[in-house]
Amino acid sequence: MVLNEMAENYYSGFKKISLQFITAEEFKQIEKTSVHLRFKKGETILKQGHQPTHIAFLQSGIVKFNFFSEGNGKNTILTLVSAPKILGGANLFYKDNNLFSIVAVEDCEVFLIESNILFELLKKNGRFAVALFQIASDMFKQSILNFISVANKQKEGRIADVFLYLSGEIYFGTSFNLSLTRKELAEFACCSVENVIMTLSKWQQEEIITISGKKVEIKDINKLKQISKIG
Amino acid sequence: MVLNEMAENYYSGFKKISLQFITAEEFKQIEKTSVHLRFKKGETILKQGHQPTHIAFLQSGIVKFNFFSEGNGKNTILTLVSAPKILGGANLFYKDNNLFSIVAVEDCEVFLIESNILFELLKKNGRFAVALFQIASDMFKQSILNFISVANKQKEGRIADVFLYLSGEIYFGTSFNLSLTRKELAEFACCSVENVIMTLSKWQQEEIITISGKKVEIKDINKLKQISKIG
DNA sequence: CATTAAATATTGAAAATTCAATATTTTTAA
DNA sequence: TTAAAAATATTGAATTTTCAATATTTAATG
Repeated sequence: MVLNEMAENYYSGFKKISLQFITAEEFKQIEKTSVHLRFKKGETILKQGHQPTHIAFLQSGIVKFNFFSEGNGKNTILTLVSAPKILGGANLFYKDNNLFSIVAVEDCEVFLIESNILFELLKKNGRFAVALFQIASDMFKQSILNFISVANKQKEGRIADVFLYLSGEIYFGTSFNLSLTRKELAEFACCSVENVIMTLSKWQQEEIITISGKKVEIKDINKLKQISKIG
Repeated sequence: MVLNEMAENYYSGFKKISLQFITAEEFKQIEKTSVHLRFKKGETILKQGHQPTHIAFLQSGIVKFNFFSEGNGKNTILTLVSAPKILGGANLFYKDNNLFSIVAVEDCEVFLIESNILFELLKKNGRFAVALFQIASDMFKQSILNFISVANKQKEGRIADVFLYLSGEIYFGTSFNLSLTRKELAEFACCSVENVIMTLSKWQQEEIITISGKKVEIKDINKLKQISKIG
């Protein structure tokens, strides 16, 4: 099966990275205590507020980093991540409870690795630790860049940034099947659903994008970049 | 001198942490290649876009993590940090250029440690690496919490969050000499200067705070917390 | 396959925020 | 010490954004 082959590749990507730093014996230790799980669209992989007992390695699929605010019941999407990637942000760094949830926005394959097993290996092997932290920190970088976008730009620039991110970092192309709802796009761009819908309608009229249902095609990416720049 | 004594304590704090993981010999190696510098209010310690050649350890003073946007010339303050703390966020994790600048908002004493020396030690010593990464990741957490505040709350809630943070994490009390200008408060709360000024005037009338020049006293911190909660 | 729920879409009013203009006070630098 | 610059403060108009109401389309569920 194609999917399993891909999963194998992704997994071997993680294995490959790991084996540069730890022994095959040590990697087997990780494998032995890891669980291979599938999550359906919408399911929560790691939950905000829970104890960080596991580190997740995303083999296939797309996930969102979702923060839920008790105060007003609103969600904020900090960033999106597509496989293959180690999902360390929420708990690789902190001893505290998970800052946010990690939720599948498409069907996902995930390896859940026991934190304490991995941490013991990291403590024994500084090179492995440094490498893994550097990989994981990429997601922080993305969250911060999204913060900057939200802080400095108004809705149209922010939505442009979301679509540029989707095109460049998630779907790797200008045509894709959007796995986010308009509500989720709004939670990512930090604006109302109406803003997203109106902006997309406007862009369609201006022939910047074509969008029908979930099918998106970015027709004029330079114009999107310009909108992002203006803010 | 009192200042030097304090600096000595802060420094020995870092030394103390380090010596739990590395040898005295190895720490001497850090010391040997480190520079002890003083920065005046407003001076840049590490600059956005530069190569991350040094890791900074803040011995005394307060710094801001400042992001400058080319597009519109605006600054955003990601978070504030007070001594003693390792300022790893900008470059402890990334090989890339510094994501943001670190700027003194009060006179500071800083140890600049050569990245490659420290990294060699981290690679040799996984326990040290894990410990240092966990300490440094605190600043990411704060940036993300600030993001959440900006994304979900409106100006009054955000400004309340800024003052709660200043009181709880920077000045450790309800009376303090504010080292930020109104413009900087606005850059931290991601709103206009007018919003900050009007909100502070309003709070003064409502006897939530007393503010004259730089002298701030929070009279009713519970009300501030309530404003923060409402958003 | 029918019913319900959820998602998408549009509109105008209401609210929040920024912008522009201007004045006063404080700080900085010559 | 004084002139210039920066910071603080206030106000109303203009703009942006959200909220509320409502309709249509699509997806989910028994």
